Amino acid sequence: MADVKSEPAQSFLRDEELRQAIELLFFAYRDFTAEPDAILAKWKFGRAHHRVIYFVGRHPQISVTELLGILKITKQSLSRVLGQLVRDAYIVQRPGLRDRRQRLLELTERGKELERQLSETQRALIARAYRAAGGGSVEGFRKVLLGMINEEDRRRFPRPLTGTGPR
Amino acid sequence: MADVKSEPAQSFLRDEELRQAIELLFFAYRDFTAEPDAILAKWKFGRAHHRVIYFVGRHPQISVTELLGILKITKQSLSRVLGQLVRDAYIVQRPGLRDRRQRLLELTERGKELERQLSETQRALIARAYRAAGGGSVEGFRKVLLGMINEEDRRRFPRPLTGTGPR
DNA sequence: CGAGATGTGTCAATATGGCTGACGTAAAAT
DNA sequence: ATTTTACGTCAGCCATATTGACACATCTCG
Repeated sequence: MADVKSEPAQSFLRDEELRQAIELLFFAYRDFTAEPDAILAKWKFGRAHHRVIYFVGRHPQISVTELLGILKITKQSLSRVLGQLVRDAYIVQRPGLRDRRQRLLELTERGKELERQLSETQRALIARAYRAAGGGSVEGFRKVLLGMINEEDRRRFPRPLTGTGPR
Repeated sequence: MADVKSEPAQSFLRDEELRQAIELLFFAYRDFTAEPDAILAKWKFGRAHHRVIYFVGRHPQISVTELLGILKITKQSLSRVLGQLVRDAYIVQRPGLRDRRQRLLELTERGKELERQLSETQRALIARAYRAAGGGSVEGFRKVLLGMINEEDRRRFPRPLTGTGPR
């Protein structure tokens, strides 16, 4: 139970506001993934492949363990998807120099091309939304999403804005 | 095409900014669904059940076709999940009055209880993020997400804010 | 009234992407 | 030398999605 009666208007508005956020996230995420999903279908790949390609592209030389940490899936789940991408030459693996047990992952040219194609649709979608919302909104968007992310992964996102470091 | 070389710094920053958004969405959505997923697992349900329960709770008397329109899945996919929820008495179906072909959906008390439990964790997560980000950020968050949603579904979200009223 | 469109359910087949548990091997760390 | 770590793999299970076809009741419209 727990509502309406006990705290009349204030909690009702609050609940409504929060539910709107739930729905915004649902619809936005659904549309956010729709285009890449369609592209991937042509290659007989799925969303899981996209995630792997994206993060390998983002972090060249990433180790399998690190990638598992980002995706939060099991080794076996990753293995099937990663195996396909390696076999089809979208990703290459090579032993780490410091630690030769590692298989460091990197996109091939082919992989980069697919990555570009996939993320382009998403970047365009976000760019459009950013433009429509106006510059002031972007900061709020980032802050709220950041607040939804667990402490640990939050550290992946540097300072207040895209600016700071050299890089 | 289109990068780095042609427009040196500006497009680089822009790309970086957009990629951050991609990742924010990925991590936030992942964490956003983690808790409900864990709860659902106890009931042997999955995320699909959550979506159905949520939207039926949100739109009592919704028809199957309308629900399909929201979820953007096929009738067959919905049917299995919905069938379970009806069999287990989380949802009741009854013929529409105006159109008796329709099976209008509604949560039972049991369904409402589960809905409350599931969405509570999400509302709490968002409330925390809203608080941390500050009131000014919420508007931006909403605007950007809204801009990512297709024209049609965007209409589901009424006015600028939850508080055309007092508050 | 009758024909067609609509809302819903269902059957069969298939694919994807998660999971657990167990085991193996190479290399690093202690 | 032993233990731990990084990675791979096998086998099996389950949830969720797909397409295509068909059936039935009911509504709508000429």
